[in-house]
Amino acid sequence: MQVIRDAVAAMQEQGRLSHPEVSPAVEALVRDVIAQVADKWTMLILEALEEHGTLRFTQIGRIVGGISQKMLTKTVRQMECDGLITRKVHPVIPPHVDYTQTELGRELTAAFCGVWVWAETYYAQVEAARAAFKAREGR
Amino acid sequence: MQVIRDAVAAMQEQGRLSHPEVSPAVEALVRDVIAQVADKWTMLILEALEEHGTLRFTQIGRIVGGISQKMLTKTVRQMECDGLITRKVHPVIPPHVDYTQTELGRELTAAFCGVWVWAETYYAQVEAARAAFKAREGR
DNA sequence: TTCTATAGGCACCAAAAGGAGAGTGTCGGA
DNA sequence: TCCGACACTCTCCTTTTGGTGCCTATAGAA
Repeated sequence: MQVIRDAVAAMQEQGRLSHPEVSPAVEALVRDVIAQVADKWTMLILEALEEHGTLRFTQIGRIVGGISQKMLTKTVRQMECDGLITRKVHPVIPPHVDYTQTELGRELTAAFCGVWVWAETYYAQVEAARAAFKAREGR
Repeated sequence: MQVIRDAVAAMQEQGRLSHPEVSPAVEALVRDVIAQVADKWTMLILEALEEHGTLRFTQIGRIVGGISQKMLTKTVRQMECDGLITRKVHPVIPPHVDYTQTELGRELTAAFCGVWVWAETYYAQVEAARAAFKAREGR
């Protein structure tokens, strides 16, 4: 993440941002936001919430699968910080915490949906391209 | 990346993939493909090619900004492998290599466009959410 | 003659990501 | 009475990521 910030800073200095029509500050933020949300766990968690509605901590972990507690905690914190989800703590024992998509989160899920569709549409072509590449480079 | 493959394998065993209607193998591939293409440099390079058309190695580096030669090489290789771009080597000295988006790459760029638009539309809200979060957690 | 541009490869090293496992506090069940 | 559930946090350790600098070949410029 720091790398991106540095890169953006360098680009601002040198005045060669790719969208000269928008302000450099906006570009920087957009890149930063994209770098955050493009995270693989973020997308998987967002999708889990989209499909199942409000979920609890361990439910998300089970649905997403293969995520460690540490990463799950870290990712949901980041998502809460970015306003993609809300975190509701019920002060009972044992603890009970609910996670829900915000409107912002739903919009992002919808936007990212195009990439899911792309992947589902073209994964076979990607596979074929990989096989062809391997064959080319192999010999 | 290996993590994802492991996670997918674990999920296949336990039969709790999020899209039961599609085959587990397809799901695995889709996740794998998304994990690859959601890479930040991939997206920036794709965007550079979308805006400027065919580019040479160092041109991409300059336009993207802040990327090391090593990462640039690695990323374009991966993209070529996945069939997102074509790499044309002109056997001259000094070397001359052209990179161009394939149809697959253009489709992905278009799909990812939604996320760019989302970021440009809502970055201010994300900023606000972050500030609010910081204020909440600060005290 | 020496320098530069081009598109990398290779080796070394620092930093970050991320996994495993233990600890926490309390309540309800066996 | 001891265990497990929940939603974490913390520490230790390994793996991965990514940066830097040095190397290549040769044509043309200075």
